[in-house]
Amino acid sequence: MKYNFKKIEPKWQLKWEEDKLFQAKDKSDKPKFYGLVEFPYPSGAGMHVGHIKAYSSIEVVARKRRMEGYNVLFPIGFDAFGLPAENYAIKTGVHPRVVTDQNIKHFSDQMRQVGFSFDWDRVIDTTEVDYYKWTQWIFLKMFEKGLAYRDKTLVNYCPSCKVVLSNEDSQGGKCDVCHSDVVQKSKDVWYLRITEYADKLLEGLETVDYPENIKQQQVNWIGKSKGAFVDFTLDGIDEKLKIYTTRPDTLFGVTFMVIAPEHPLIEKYADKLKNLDAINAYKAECAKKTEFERTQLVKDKTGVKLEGIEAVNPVNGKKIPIFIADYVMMGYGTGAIMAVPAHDQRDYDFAKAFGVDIIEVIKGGDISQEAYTGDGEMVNSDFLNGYDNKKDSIQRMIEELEKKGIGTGGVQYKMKDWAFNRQRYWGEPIPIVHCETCGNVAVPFEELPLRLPELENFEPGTDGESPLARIESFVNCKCPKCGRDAKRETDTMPQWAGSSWYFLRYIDPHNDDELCAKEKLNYWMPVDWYNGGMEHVTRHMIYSRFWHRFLYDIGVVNTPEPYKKRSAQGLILGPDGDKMSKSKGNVVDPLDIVEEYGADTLRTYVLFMGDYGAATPWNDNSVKGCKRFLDRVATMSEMIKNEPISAELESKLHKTIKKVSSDIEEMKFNTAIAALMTLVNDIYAEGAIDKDNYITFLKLLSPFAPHITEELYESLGGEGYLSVAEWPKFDEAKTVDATKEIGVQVNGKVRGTIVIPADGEKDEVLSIAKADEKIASFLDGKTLVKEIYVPGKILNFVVK
RNA sequence: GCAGGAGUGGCGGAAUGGCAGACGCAUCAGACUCAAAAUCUGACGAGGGCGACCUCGUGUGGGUUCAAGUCCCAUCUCCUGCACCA
Repeated sequence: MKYNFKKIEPKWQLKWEEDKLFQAKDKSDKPKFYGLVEFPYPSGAGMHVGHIKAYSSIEVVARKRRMEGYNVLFPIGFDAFGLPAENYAIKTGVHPRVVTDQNIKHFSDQMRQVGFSFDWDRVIDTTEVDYYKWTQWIFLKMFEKGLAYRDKTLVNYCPSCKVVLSNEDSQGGKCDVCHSDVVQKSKDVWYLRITEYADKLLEGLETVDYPENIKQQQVNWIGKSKGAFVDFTLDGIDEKLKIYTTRPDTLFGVTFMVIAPEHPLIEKYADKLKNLDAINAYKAECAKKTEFERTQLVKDKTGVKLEGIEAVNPVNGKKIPIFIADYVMMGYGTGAIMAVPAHDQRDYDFAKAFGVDIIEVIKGGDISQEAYTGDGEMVNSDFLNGYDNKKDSIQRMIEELEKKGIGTGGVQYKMKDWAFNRQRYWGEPIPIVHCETCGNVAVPFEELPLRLPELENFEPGTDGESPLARIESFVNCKCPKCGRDAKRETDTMPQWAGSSWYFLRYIDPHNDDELCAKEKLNYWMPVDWYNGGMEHVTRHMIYSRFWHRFLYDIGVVNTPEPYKKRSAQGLILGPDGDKMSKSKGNVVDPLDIVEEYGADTLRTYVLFMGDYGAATPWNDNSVKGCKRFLDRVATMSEMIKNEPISAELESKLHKTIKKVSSDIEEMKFNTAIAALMTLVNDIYAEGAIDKDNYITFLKLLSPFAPHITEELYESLGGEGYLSVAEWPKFDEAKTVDATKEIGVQVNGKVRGTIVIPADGEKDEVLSIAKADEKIASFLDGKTLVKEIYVPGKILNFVVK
C-alpha cells in the first residue's frame, strides 16, 4: 500500500512541535540522556545528505531513549560565524546578518521536513549577541588566567583570504578555506595556551568512551615525546645552543649540529660568520619555499655550513660543525638539533650529502648502508658502553646531564598554541583594549557583550587588517584601567570559538546572567553521546575539550570531560563512488529525496545503506527498496486479524525486539533495519498479525520512520503518540527455540543438517546425527576418531 | 615514513572461531493484467552432474585448530589522519 507521505509527514511534524513532544525538561525524576550532534554551518546550499546521516544516528538513539523513559535533551543550533557569509557579503553587499538569518531559516525548515526530534525551544546561533557575549566571557576568563596572550611571531598567513591561520587550518601548507599556498609572515597574534593543557587532554582520553582510532588521532595530534634538552657550547663564544632530542643516549655519536634557517643565532653572531652571504642566500631560498615544498623533498638534503662558528659536544669536548638546513623547523623543539647520522636517517642523508663523519654508537645495523634506528648495545660511548636497551641508556644519560648541569630531561609536543584571531568582520570581537600605558587591557565583564559594529564595506584591510580597523567609533575608546585614550583590538575570533562550548549553552540557552545555570549543568552534563565527522576529531574536539577542561578548572562546569561517548559517521559518496562535490555533479540533495519518497524513506535509507562508520556510495535503487519496505509495513495493517499469532512468529518478534534494541546501542543500524525487514517478510509469509504485536512492530520501527508509524498507530486507534510510547520489551524465554537446526560436519566439511532439541545432550545429538541417512553414508566404513559437539552450534565427526 | 581502518557474489553489505553470502538492490522466471507499471511468489557465488548431490570459493602465501572470512606470521592493494616532530 503506497501511503501518502506528502500529507502525513507535515501533519505529524506540526503536531509534535505544537505539543512540544520533544522538549527536554530541566527538572525530572527520569534518568537523563543528553544526545548531541555537531551543529551545522548554515551554508547557502542547504542541507547535505551527510548532515542527514550525521543526525540520524543520535536521532534514533534519542527517540529510543524517550520511549525507554528517559528525559532527553537532543538540541540543535547553528555555528554561523565564518568566511562564506562574509565573502558573500563582499561580493553582493548583503550584510552577513541577513544572509545568516535566511540560511538558518532554510536549514531549520529542512530539518523539520526530515522530522528530526530536536528541541526547537533551545536553538542557538553563535552569531547572536546573547550567545557570543559568553564566548567573549570565556575568552576574558582565559586572559585573566594568562591563557590568552599576544605575541609577535611568524604565522601562517593566507594571502588570498588575507587571514592568519592556525596550524590546524593550514595543513599541508594550504589554506583550509581557499586552498591557496600559505606563506609565513611576522604578525601580532593572539594565542590560547592550549599546550599548557596538553597533558590534561591526554589524560582525559583515558576516561572517555571514544573509538580507538579517534583517541589515537588525538594522541598523535598532541604529539607528546619524551627526551632531553642539552646545552651545547659554542667554541670561543659565551653562548649556549640548546637542542631537544629524544635520544640523548646517542650524544657520543653527534658529529654536527643543524639549526633552522630562521634561528636567531645567525643574526646574533652575523659578524663572526665568514660566509654570511651564502647563509643569507640560503635563508632567502627557504623563505620562498612554502611549508608544503619544504616537507616534500624528503631525501635531498640541502644546507649551508656556518664558517666561523663551531659547537662543542658537552660530553666529550669535541668540536663539531654547525649547519643551517631547512629540514630543521623553528617551530618544533628549540629549532636546533644535534645530528647523529649513524642513528637518524635524516641526519644520515645530510651527512652523506655534506661529507660529515658517521660514528656508530648503537650496535645492530650496517651504518655503511643506512642509519640504524633500532635498539642495541651501546658502543663508543664512554660510560654508556655496554648498555643494551635505550630505556636504561637514556635514563643514565639524563642523570649524567643533570648532574653536570648541561641538560635536563624534558617533553615536547607537536601541538602548538592556538592562534586565536582572524582579520575578519564576521566573528566575535576580541574584548581587549590596547592602551599605551597599561598594555593589553580586558574589557570589563559587565561591559560585555562587545557588539560587532555595523559595517557596509566588508573588504578586508590591506596587509591583512580587519575591516573593523576602519571604524573609528569602534576603534577609539578609553582604557578601562587608566581612562586615557586607547584603541580596541580589531581582530575577531576564529570560527572554532563559538563551537568550543555550544553544548553548554543548550542546557540553558536563554540565561542572561550566566553562561549556564550551575544546577542545570550538574543535571545534564556530561554529553552522553556525541556524534560527528572524523574531520572534527583533531580540531573542534580538541579545542572544545580544552575549553571545557579550563571551565572545569575555574569551577564553571562539573565534569573534566565534556563528552562521555563519541562516534563518527562515514561519508556518503556519490553514486559513482567518488566524494560528492559540485564540480563532479554527483551531489544528492536530501530534500529531493524527501520530495520523491518522503522523509521516512530518506532516514531509513541513510542508516540502512551500510556500516554506519564506513564510506558508502549512494544508490537510488536502494532508496526505492527502503520505500518499498515502508509500503509493505503500511500494507501489513490490512493483515490484522483478531486471533493469536503462531508461537513461531511470536518467537521471531521477540528475537527482533532483542536485536533491534541492542543493534541501535551498537550503532548497527543497518542490521537493525534488516531485522525489521526480515520480520515483515515473516509476517507476510504467515499472512496475518494481531493488532498488539503489529503495534509492537511499529514501535521498533518508529525511531527510524516516525511519521508512517505514528500515522498507522493513530489509524488503529492508538492513544497518545507512538513516538513517546513505551519501548517494547522482549521475553528471553521466547527468544529461545525448543528445537534447533545445526550443521553436521565430517572432518570439518558440512555434510548435512539435523534438527535437535535445543537442550539436547551430546549422546542424544550423536544418535540423531548417526541415524541421518546422509551423514551415516559419510561415516560408513570409516574409523571414528573423535566426536565434537558444541551445544546448539555444530557437530563434527573426525574419521579416518 | 608513522598511526588507524578496510579488502567477502553483478552492486551496497551480513556473519560471539562453528551450515559464508542475512537484509536490500540489480537480474531472471511465474502469478495478476488486454498490456505495461505497481504488487505478490520464486530463483539468483563459480564449475560439474538428468538427479539426490559433488568440487572450488571471503586480496595473496604460509601457519594454529576437529573447525578460520574471523586467530597468528608474512605479503600486496586501497581508504583516512599525521608527517624532515629531532
